[in-house]
Order: sequence, then C-alpha cells, then structure tokens
Amino acid sequence: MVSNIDPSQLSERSLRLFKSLVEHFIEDGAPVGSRTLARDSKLNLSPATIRNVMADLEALGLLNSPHISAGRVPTARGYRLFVDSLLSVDHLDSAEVDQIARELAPKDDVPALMQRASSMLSDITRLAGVVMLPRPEQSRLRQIEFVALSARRILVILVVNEREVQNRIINTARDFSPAELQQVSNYLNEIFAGKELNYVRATILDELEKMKEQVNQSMQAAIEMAQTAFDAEATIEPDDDLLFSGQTNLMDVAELADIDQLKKLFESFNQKRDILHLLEQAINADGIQIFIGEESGYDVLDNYSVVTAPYEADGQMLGVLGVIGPTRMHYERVIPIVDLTARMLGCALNTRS
Amino acid sequence: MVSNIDPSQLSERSLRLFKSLVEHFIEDGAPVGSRTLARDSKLNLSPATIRNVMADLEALGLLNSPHISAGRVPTARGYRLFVDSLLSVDHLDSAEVDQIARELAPKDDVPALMQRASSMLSDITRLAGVVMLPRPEQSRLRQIEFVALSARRILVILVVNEREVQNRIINTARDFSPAELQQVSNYLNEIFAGKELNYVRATILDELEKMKEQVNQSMQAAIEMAQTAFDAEATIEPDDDLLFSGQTNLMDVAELADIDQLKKLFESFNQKRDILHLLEQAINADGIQIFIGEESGYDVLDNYSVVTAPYEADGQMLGVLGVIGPTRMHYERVIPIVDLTARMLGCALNTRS
DNA sequence: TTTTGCGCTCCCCGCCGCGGAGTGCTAAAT
DNA sequence: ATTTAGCACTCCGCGGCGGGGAGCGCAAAA
Repeated sequence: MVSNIDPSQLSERSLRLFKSLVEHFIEDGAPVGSRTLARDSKLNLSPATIRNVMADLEALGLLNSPHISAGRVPTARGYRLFVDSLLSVDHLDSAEVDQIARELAPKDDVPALMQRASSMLSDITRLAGVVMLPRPEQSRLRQIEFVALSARRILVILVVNEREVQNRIINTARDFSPAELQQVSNYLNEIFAGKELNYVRATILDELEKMKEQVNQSMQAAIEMAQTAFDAEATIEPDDDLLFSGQTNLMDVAELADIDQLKKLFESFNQKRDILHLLEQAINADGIQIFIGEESGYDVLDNYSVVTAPYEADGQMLGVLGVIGPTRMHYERVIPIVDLTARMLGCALNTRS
Repeated sequence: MVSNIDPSQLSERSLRLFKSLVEHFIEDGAPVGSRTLARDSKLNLSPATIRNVMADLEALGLLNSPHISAGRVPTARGYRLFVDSLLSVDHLDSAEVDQIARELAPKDDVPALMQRASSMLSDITRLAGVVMLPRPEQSRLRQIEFVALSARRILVILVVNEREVQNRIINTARDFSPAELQQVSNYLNEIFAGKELNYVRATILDELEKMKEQVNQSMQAAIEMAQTAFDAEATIEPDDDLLFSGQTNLMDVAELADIDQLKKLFESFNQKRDILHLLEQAINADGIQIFIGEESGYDVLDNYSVVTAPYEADGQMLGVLGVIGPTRMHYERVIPIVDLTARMLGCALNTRS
C-alpha cells in the first residue's frame, strides 16, 4: 500500500485549492478544471497558476485526469487526505438528531432495532446502510428452560449471553409432566449454566452418556431430551448477522457505474462475506473508520467508500454499522450521522435493565 | 380488461406461426421478422405469406412491432394465448428434481426452509424467487411464560398458534421472585389462553385495570408487568412475510429495461406491499397461476411476468411461492419448476408432528 | 513567482449517408 | 382465391466528419 500524504508537505495554498476541488467534485461529479476553480476558490489566482498547482498535486497522486484535456478528479489517496486532514464535519441540525433519537428509541426487541438503525442510515444519507449484528465471540449458556406445549411437544428456550434468546420445538418419545420439566431444567442449569455453548455441545454427549447410568429412570429420559435439544441447537448458527437497506439508493448515484458493476456489488451484499470481513476490520477502530475506494482491498468496492463506526453497550463492543456509497459522497454529512447513530444505538442497547 | 383470444378463432397455420414466433422471441429477445420465421418454421411458406398472417395477428392484438420496419414482438395478450393454449411444458430432468428434493428436505426450522425454497427457485430459474410465508389469519395465544433473567429483567415467551414462538425481554420496576413469576404466568394463562391475540391486546388494558383494585399488592405489580408485555408485543407484527432472492439475476436480463425501471422494481420488492397483494390473489388459485406483464395491474411489473403456485400442508393453504422474471421467460421450464417446488415444500411442511 | 498568450488535445454532439432488415402493397402465378 | 414475387419505402444502427467547448502544457512576458 502506498503511503498517505502528510498535509504539512503541501503549501497552505495547495491545500485550499485541493479542498476546494474535492468539494466541487463531490457536488457535481464532473472533473474540475482550472477555470472553475479560479472562479470559485477565494484565492485570487489565475487559471494558469492553478494549473501548475494541480500538476503538482497530480504528481503526488492526489488527483488524476480522466483524459489529457479534461479537468481533475480526486484519487482514493486524494480523498484520504481530504477526509483525514481537510474535512470540516457538519453540525447536524436538530431535526436530524431528533429523527435518529426517535427511530432508535429502545422500545422493542434487538433485531427490530438493528433493522431500524440500518434503514434509518440509508434514509437519511440516501445511500446504502449496513448494520453488523452482535456476533457473540463466544456464547455462554446462561439459562435453559422447557415449556410444555403439549405432552410430547416441548419448547426449549436457551438464553445465551445475557441478551440473546433462541428457541426451538422438540418432540419427545414419551410424555413429560410440567414438574418433570422443571426438574430437568433445574438439573441442566446447575451443570451447564455459564459454560461456553460450543463446549456444552462438544461434551454433552459423552458426559451425559456417563451420568445416565447413575441416575434414575425419569432422569434418563430427561437426559435424552437434553441431547436432542442441544443437538438441534447446533444447526442454529447466527449466520445472518448483516443487515442491509437502501441498496436501491445506489442505483441513482451509479450514473457513472455500469450495471455490471452494480450487479457485482449487490451480489456481494447478498453473499455478505466480503462486507463482513471489511466490517470486522473496523470493529476495533475506536470511532469512525473510513474505507475509500480501492483501499478496502475488495474490487467490488472500487469507486465506493464505506464509512463505519463500532457501537458498544455496557462497555462491550457489540458490532459495527455504517454506510456504503460512492467515493464521491458528502463525507461531512455522512460521518456525523454514522457516528451519532452508532452512539445512539449503543445507548438504546445499554443496560436494557 | 380486454378479453383473451380463443385459439379456435385462428387457423392451425396461424397458431403454428405464432407459436414459432413467440419461441423465437423468447430465445433471442429480438423482434422476429417474416424471413426468419419462414426459414425456421416447418411450414413451407414464403415471407410474404407470413407477413400477411402476422398482420392479422397484430390486428388481434397478439403482436405488435416496435417500429414500422422492425419485426414483431408478442404482446401480453399474445403471451397469454401462448401460455394458455400453445405451451408444451418441459419434463424436468431427474437431476433437477433431485436438487429440489434435496434442498427441501424437512430437516430444520420453518424460516430456514422458506429461505432455501426461495433461493433455490432463483438459482434454478436464474430469475428472482419469492416465497410468501404463512400469514396466520388469526393468532391465538396458546401460552405465556416468564423466565427470570435477573431480578428485574424478565424474558416473556408467547406461544402462538401451535408453531410460532415470540419472545421479548422486559424490565420491571421491582424485583420478582421465580415463584411470583410462576404465579403470574399461571394467572395470565388461565385468563387468556386460547384467546385471540388482538382481542387480548384490545381488552387487556381495561380489564386488568378493573381487576387491579380487587387483588393484592403483589398481583398489582404482576398486572403491570403483563401490560408491559402485551403492549410491547403489539409492535411485533409478522411484517416480513415475503422472502425474495436472486433479485440480481434480473439485472442481466434487463438488457431491455433501463436502470430506472429496475430501481422501481427493486423498491417494490423492498416495500413488499404490491407483490404481497399480487400473491394474495394467487393463493386461492388451484395450482399454477401466471401474471403476464400489465395483467398484474402494477406498473412496476410491466415487462415482467410472475409465475406462482400456492403450497399447502396438512390440507391447509399456507402461502404462495413463485418466480419473477421478464415476460420473455422460458415458461415451459419455469412452470414445472415452480409447480414442483410448491408441492415439495408442502410435503416438507406436512405433519411436522 | 505569477500571468498572459498560444497551440494542441480530447470529448461531446449533431449531422449525414449508408447498409440492413423488414414492411405493405400490387401484380403475377398457381 | 391463395400464395408468391417484386418493388418502393421506412426506420434503425453505425461509422465518419466537423465544429464548439473545455482544458492542458509550455514558453515568454510581467
């Protein structure tokens, strides 16, 4: 990877011109020429001077021109400099703050909250929103409960990691009375509460098999039931831990990009893998992290930028959310929105006690 | 709506030519002219004759030409005649049958099964797949349970309609002991089990408010808790009862359609409303139903056809699934695939006792 | 160091003309 | 009475052409 530009290498004037150019390009999407820049930037300079400056900036890899006689366009490296050192972040107006606060009111369940966070991001920014759901690095079984639906259909409830609840219906070979169920769950909770779920799954078969001989007959059936329960649970892996929304917003903006590229992007949304990897890189960043164009390392994301922020609750990192849009996006608006959303979502998830 | 064409109005020859034309167009997507048709159809006719026939077919509204000197293209009405009276449905080869059977093996939970049905449809047909989930016409509360997570965080479990489980965490104003919780759930089950969920929600506030004065203090708190639980539940409505997949497949095929139209289509997938209405029309059809182009009545679906089939298990209609693609699709393949998938899915859902 | 002036490049757009594909019509053939 | 052949016509798509516009680099002047 090529090193980034240190802004102190450049004169004040170059920086101002560069900033002006990037802003201009973000606004119009058309290559910016020396004349326009001369007109719009406050500095009173002639186009020719500006051309010289631009040639220097191009030599540094901050700009390039699509054609010899077209204006200049920022490169990924250029955006990087812009974002890191030149950008003045917008102050969100209170209407927007209100909207975010309202949408993220902690009034209902976690998945719905995530969903709303994602669609809110895409609505406000008019780009694609994405939220990575809390992926439990390790799942500790907190509690297991059985509820009788009918004599032989039993609802198994697993509470994992404070927040997460999984449930599943199993069928048993014989009838169980509510009292028995209570007994079984007490028993299992005693043994397994606080244990790591994979460990539970890995060892439960052996362990229980051994115990089986030592306990009474009613307990044997119970043990078999537990085996069924955990075995079945093994298939439930939180695979869909990425929520997108507003993908269609990208169809407007991709005036530039052809449909093939768009298709590739959408497909990578569906497969989730690449985006997931990218977001995982961002989870340890403290605060906003931005991947610009080819920086991400995934070629579907060339020409796109991803603005992310991790969110945490109760002092624990939970996941990452963000926005995907063209490199040419209004960073000064998007950044504070993503930032605020992450913090608000954190609050909404906080000590839901 | 304009009446459809009765095939007996037309000569054998016209029908054969028409069929040949439609097949040709489905294959290439280019308007079909008299020369090509003369070459490819078995009938030994000169282009001139065929031109006459085509002019008649156009007068009937089965064909039209994009421009005066272009070939002919089938209209929606034309496709309708083709599909209803001329189409010979493919026999699926056993590999495909196997694939469908394998993917729909009833080995895990209902949502995952639906998801797989949808993505399988889109994979096999290379179009967009859609599955409408069983929408419970009415939700009867079967059972309610409380599980203490900590003293003030309580997991509420609602079992609805035999199959469905909803859960939700609420926070209480004061501590509850497990025994108390048991008491509360017994109490609520006694009153509300078997009642319709909307009714429960509608009346619970009043009812409980009245009772409140008559019971002891511990019960009062319990009642408040129940209010919280049901009130919160009110927001959980099975809204996501439509599963799409393979939307990106449509981006290849839409060579014809511009990106705006595609965007509108994708947006209507997201909003679900229109597609939902359309599928609801199909739920009472017995077997395959096809909406061709403008027939659907939704203008986002102009130029697209929807092939649907309802699926049922245990003798009860559960929902509808299908495929969305360009009007110019290989109906003879898509139809048996949708049909088989619906039947297989029905089997997989059958008596999941 | 900045500006002016100049020549040059390249894109964009409208225009033209042509070949190809296909049509409709009429008159001849079957 | 059909079917076919012939013909004139229409329309699309494409490539080439040319002018206008925007922009650049360079060199010489300020």
